[in-house]
Amino acid sequence: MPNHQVPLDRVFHALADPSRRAIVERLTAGPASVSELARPLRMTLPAVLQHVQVLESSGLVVSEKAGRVRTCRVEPAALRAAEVWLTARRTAWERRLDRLDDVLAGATEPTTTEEDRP
Amino acid sequence: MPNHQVPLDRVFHALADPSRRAIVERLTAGPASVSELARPLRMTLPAVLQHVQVLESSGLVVSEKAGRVRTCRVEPAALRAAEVWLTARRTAWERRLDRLDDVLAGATEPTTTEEDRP
DNA sequence: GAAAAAGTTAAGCAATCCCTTGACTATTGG
DNA sequence: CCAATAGTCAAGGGATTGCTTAACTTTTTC
Repeated sequence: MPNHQVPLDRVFHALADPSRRAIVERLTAGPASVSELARPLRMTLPAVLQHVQVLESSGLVVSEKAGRVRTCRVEPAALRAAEVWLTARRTAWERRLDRLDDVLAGATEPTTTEEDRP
Repeated sequence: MPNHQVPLDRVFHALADPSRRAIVERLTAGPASVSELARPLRMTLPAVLQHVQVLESSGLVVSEKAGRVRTCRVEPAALRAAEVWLTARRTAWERRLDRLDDVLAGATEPTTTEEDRP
């Protein structure tokens, strides 16, 4: 069982805040400066900067400064890492349901049970 | 405008904790009692119960008590809600890149690339 | 019916989160 | 130059988290 859990904590934590999700949504439409990100966000600039830093530390966003303006853009790899985890859970759940259906359909003949209970 | 953004906060927050993700992973393999969930988790039972409550409040998990044992199972709808949000962001980003490619490819001859600019 | 098993409740505590204010640094435009 | 713009740093405060211990209830089992 591969454990790429290191960044997942930060990615999900970053996405748990509505302001940060709003920032990500805005950035999927194209890069933006910190002030542009701040404008619709009813909070001070340092607060927005902190959100951007959380997003950067999660890998969801990268930014670079040119002159006096910092331009942020979304980094879809982290987005996809979270997506992959969710899809894996959902498909595992669906596969289990399928197996359950099989068992119920062929309930007359139980196959080798896979439960591990010593 | 659909307003299912209310639970997204809770869903992502719930998934931001590795113990809770471990619980979800275990539950995708089938229902389990609180004690079963607690066994691999190196923390006390009340702590696990609190995690289960967080997962329930996010809609990711449902549980019911029969006798003295509470049986938990995963509720894939919430899982899918998070998946949907992530997929929407990623595809929005990809579509934007495609448009950008078009613009760059047809840079010599501005064809009908601009749709929304009167 | 006493004791074990499974869970629940309450309180408390250290760490972290989200946001603010205030001061401060660069960069740019006139 | 000088002042507006864009961002940054530092400190702090109130709320929330993630755990713990201790006491308790409700089943089940012997």
